[in-house]
Amino acid sequence: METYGSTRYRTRYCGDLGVADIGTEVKVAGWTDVIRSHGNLVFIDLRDRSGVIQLRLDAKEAPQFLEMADTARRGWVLNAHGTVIARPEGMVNPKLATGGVEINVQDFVILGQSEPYPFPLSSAAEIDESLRLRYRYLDLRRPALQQNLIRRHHMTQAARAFLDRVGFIEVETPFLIGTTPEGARDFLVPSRMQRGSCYALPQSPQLMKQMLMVAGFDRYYQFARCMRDEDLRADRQPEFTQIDLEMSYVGLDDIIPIGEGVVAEIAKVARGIELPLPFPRMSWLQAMENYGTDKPDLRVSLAIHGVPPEFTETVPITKDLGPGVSARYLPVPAAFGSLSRSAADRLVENAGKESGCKVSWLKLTAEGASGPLGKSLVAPLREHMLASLGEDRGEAVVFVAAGKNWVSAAKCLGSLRGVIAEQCGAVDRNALKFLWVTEFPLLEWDEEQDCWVPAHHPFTSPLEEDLPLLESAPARVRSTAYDMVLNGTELSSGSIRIHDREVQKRVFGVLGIGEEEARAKFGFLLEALSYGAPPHGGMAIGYDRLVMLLLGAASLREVIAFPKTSSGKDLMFGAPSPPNKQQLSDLGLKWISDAPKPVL
RNA sequence: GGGGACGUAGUUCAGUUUGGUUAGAACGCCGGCCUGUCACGUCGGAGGUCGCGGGUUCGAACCCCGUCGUCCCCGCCA
Repeated sequence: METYGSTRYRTRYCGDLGVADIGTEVKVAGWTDVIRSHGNLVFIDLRDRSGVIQLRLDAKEAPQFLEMADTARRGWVLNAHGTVIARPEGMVNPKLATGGVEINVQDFVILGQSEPYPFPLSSAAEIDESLRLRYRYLDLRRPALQQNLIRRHHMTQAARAFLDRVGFIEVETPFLIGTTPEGARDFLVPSRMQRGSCYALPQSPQLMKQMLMVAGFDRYYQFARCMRDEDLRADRQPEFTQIDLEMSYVGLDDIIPIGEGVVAEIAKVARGIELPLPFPRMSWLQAMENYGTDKPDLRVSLAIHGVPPEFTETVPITKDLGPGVSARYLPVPAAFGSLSRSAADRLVENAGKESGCKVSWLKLTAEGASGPLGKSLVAPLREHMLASLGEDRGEAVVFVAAGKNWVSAAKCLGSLRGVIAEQCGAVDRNALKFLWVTEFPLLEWDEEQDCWVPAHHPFTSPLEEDLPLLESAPARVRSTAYDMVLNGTELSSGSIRIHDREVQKRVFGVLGIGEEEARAKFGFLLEALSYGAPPHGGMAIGYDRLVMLLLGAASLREVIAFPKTSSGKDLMFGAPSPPNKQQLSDLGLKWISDAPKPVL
């Protein structure tokens, strides 16, 4: 290794030293890990971000430092100067990268002392997360977390290098923007200079990147921070990072390889693997029909099938569901793990409760059928089910769901599919199954608000061939939206955008956004589209999530330096906190909540 | 907004089912000894508002009510 990192305190990093360095004089600096004192011979494990090296302090050779070494404690900051020597015969530690050598210390200085750690940094023991978050700087000193962030850095560099190579320009966009009526709740920032008005933090740079396309940047990307004021999960933080990108003069087949390329470069660095390209593609319809979700986990081979319409009424659970009733079934071969009667009953009960569908099951063998639905199973349907199972069916359990429409039945079995795979241990934790889901519906019917809402966002272009249906049959209009899915997680979504002012107006129309409202909310967009907008499209890749999945982390908090708790608090900085009186009066705000009072 | 789990030395936990003497263990911490350790060893020591508040009881870590915190899930997140 070069002398990178060489400073007045250090010539080398601890973890980089090896047998090649024997005989050289080095200076290292870092934190003490374990100190093992034998009275007249002291060993100190010194750690920096690169790893650990053993310091050796011998009473015979450097008696003046022995006393100092004796006062040192774990976590203190040391600066040591000495010679790299080979360890004696039989004293090599194969568990340590630097285990063949040690530094015979000739000189050493205590640069800083430390309180005893509030929790062990070395141990693999699981420490209460609130404690870790409160002392995040110590938590981040632990090798596991530090490696996560270092690997994330390399992944980021790989993505940047790739995007640069294929002509993307990195542009930063503002945090203080106006609120746009998108899906999530906005974080608001009250303005001092414009009293009574607020900025909103971006939920994504969506409109800004479209403006950059109108401006002619042609290919833009950014590691964009996004903020959404919604409830959190293990894979959801209030602020997160997207690899946001947008391209001009493109169709789907121009964008998708870029998305695949970025992810492949990142995976190469993260795991040293070559992802097989291109990723498989599947229409939304296929995904829903076969997997009961728009983000199927292809690590699991189970697929959902439709009960042919002519047999639907022979399945007892379809009764009383009215017109449009649809039944679907999920065959689970015995090879997948044998399910007991009670286990099947339990699965069915939960699935029914959550979905509002009628669910039941039967056991299917080459000879016959048993279980709750076994008796009523008509022969042709039985043949149909057996055919869908393939050869190694064994004692297959078949779950059947009936819903008011095929989508609800499919969704019900889709979640059941996930639960069963999990329970049977049929999910290969190391596998990476990417795919694209395309041709999403453009619109969804919102029961609560009694109106059409965009399935993706209101700037998503409909598929050209479905454009004539926009006003007459909105439900049937497919969009150019596409999602990248990894192991059942939505990693990215994107679309070709509307670049035609008239089409945009029509979509707003179907969404119930009148001319005036459109002008008020998106005036600048419509205006921009009237100045020669190129056909454009792009995507945003959920970067924290991608890093988490590629590194095998259990939570986003393991790949983010300073994450928040599930209730949105930062336990180290103590944010959020009540504003003080001066801040409120500057902003022209009055505190009406009776919750935490403003600081005086 | 709803459901679930957890909360006891600095840390990780046991003890709570069935209320009963002085709340234990391991690691860590402090002090002594030790020239080949690397989970060092060894001898000794300190360390507790059982999350908080209230209730039941002769008596509460343990039972009840409330509350706070962390985590997971549903709703929500285009």
